[in-house]
Amino acid sequence: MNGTVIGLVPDRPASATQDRILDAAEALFMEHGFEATSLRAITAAASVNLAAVNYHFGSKEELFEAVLRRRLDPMNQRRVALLDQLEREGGGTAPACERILAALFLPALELARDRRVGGANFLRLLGRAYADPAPFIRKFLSAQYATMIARFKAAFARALPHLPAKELSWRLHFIMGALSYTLAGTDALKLIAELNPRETTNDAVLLERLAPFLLAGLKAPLPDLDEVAGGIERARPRASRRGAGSD
Amino acid sequence: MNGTVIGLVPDRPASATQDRILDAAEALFMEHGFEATSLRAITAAASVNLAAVNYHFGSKEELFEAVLRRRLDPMNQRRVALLDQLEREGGGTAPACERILAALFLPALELARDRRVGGANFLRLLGRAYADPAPFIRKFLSAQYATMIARFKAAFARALPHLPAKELSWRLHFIMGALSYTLAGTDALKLIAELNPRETTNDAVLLERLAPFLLAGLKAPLPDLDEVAGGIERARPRASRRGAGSD
DNA sequence: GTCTATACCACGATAGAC
DNA sequence: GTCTATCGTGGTATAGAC
Repeated sequence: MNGTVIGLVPDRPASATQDRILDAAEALFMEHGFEATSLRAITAAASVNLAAVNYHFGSKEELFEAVLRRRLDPMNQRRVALLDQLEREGGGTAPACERILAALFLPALELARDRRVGGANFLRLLGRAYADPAPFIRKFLSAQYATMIARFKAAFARALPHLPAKELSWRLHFIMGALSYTLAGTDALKLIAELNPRETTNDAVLLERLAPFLLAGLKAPLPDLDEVAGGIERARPRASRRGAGSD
Repeated sequence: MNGTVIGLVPDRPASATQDRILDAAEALFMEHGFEATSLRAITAAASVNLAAVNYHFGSKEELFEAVLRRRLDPMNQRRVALLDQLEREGGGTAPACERILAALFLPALELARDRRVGGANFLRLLGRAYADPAPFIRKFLSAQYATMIARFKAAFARALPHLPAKELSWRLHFIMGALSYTLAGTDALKLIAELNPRETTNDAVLLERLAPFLLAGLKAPLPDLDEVAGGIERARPRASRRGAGSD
């Protein structure tokens, strides 16, 4: 019973209290967000004393980090492991973009499908955390992702040698943003797009639609910044800029 | 309340108190987020009494909605107006995707550039609101966006007649997500991608990079769900799945 | 109508008893 | 390790002043 629920070889149970707090906190954070979740609600759900959180984790913020870390660490390790495998299999040749993107998406997909674990809703919590202005969250996430993203950026750079490094940085940024945001999307937001809630709740379907969309953007030829931006300038002429038009 | 309810042309100041509260609240919400901003901080910054917020707006939540509405209403009206103009100019022919996307982006760009108004940081507040689980925010935003999105969806459908309606819904969802998320992105997040903070602070540059990226995804040929998803399936075989199919 | 002072309960955090 | 008591601060409601 005390085998804990962690995905990665929980060599020590860490104490049943800690695990009960983590489980309760994860569920409540997912449902209401960080700020809107009270320690009193968490400790009540976990059937522990109010002071237990501060004793075991130090603060509400550190509890939040522990909740994220418990799922995030294994997921990002799996991403890097998949990328390693891809590069090993390919020998000297660079893996295709499709495969690299799959290595980025697959672990998120596995997490979304795993109902034993927090499951799909955890990704929504994660996506929300990305947009949070709280300094402690931003520091934590950038530290968590830094090395993983650097590895994938290098892999994409080899797969897309014609793409300038800066443009690749932008596109990777957009990809991570779209991935996180789409996973974090609320039902209300999905209804705006007139999507079937049954489908949009299925993160597997969602990722399988998102991946080709992002892949097209990633492989797109370098824009001369006149295609859309030009349209913008034309629509409202400001300052000095050339029309470059097909009008 | 005062006579000026609607967001159009505030013919009357609505009371200096209300405006001072709105300005102070907007600045603090942008900096710290909704939950982390206290009414006491807002009323102190606005030099009004604590109870003034509840008197003029009813609650902290309604104040937040008022803050969003003040910028959002004009922006979305401008979007629809640009789309109207586009369709009028084209006569019977459907406007190109580039133009439609520009009509969607331009008003956000104008808002980002306008320093008199809240400016760029407002878009970050807005992007964050999208990912917020609070029911009142979700209801508010879906109501605000419903009609605007429906108009753009119809326009895109005419520009992309080969694209099934459902696929278009997905792609529009991704576009709105990427737009909001990218605008809401924190500095820490951008640093992950090794981007120059000076550039990423410039929302104009950002949108001009994002638009071509999203345009490529929007115009991408229908995926047979074997390109990336296939990579996913191969990596973790699942139940059998049929081929192309869109509707 | 508009604004102020103030009271109320829930929150996060912590010191100290057990 | 765990619990109780308590402190400062949060959103909210209202009575009464202008």
